[in-house]
Amino acid sequence: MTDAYSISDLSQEFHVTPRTIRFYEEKGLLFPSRKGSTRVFSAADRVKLKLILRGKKIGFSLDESRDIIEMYEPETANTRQLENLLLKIQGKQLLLEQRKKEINTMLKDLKKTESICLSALDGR
Amino acid sequence: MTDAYSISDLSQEFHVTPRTIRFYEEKGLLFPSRKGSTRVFSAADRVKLKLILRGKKIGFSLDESRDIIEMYEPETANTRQLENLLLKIQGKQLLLEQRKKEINTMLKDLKKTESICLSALDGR
DNA sequence: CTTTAACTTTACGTTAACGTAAGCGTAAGA
DNA sequence: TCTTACGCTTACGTTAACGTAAAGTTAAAG
Repeated sequence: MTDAYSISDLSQEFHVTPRTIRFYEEKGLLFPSRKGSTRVFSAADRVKLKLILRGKKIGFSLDESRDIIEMYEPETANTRQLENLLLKIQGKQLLLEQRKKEINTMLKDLKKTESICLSALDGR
Repeated sequence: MTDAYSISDLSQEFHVTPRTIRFYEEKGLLFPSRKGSTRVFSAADRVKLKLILRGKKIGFSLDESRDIIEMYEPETANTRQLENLLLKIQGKQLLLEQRKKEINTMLKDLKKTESICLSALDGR
């Protein structure tokens, strides 16, 4: 009750268009409640949106982000489901570590080229 | 001369279709020479392809990957161009560091959820 | 000599992730 | 009361990154 956001609130805070937010709802990533026909977003929705946008920055598709989001809702604490979730979480962790490695490799390469540039410039 | 690859050589090595490789050429990312009408790829082409695919994994568009690739060819060592290149390289480095941070944040969150899961499972 | 395999070009199809425009409702301020 | 702002739905458009199919060439193998 205390945390309610309009679509333009979120749109402005995260620098995305309302259309984008509606699209995420359409795709089952956000579930705002309604006041009449107007969407009302909760704090949880806000967090989810943040997760989605963070995911985008590191190359996740919306489907992948949906997976991530679902990992934050251990809702029905069924044992089998929990174990399943755990496996998915660990899988994502591996994937993320892998991407970090790719980034590091790329950074290393760039630094090499950078120093070559610097040497070349050093000799005027 | 010593390093020549056919389109299927590269396609098999990197697990992409020939179409993908032709597409990258079409988009100005690869420049194979020709023997008749058949594409002949050099070691440099192979490296570029590797860079492109690495870029994809961390969420780069082909345009961004093209930028990266061009950073590895300090060709015309004009001073102004070198300084320009240097700036671009440093810009990309910042971007990559940024993405690493996003990944770390996401990893942290996942580990938190993981431990919650583990505690929940611990109590059977 | 013909079939098979790998290569080519041309061109239309597809999916994801939105953009954009039309047309309508509602509420608040001049 | 009018218009300005914000919201809604419906629906077609767009870009990136290929997929896929058609139709033809060329070299090796049976």
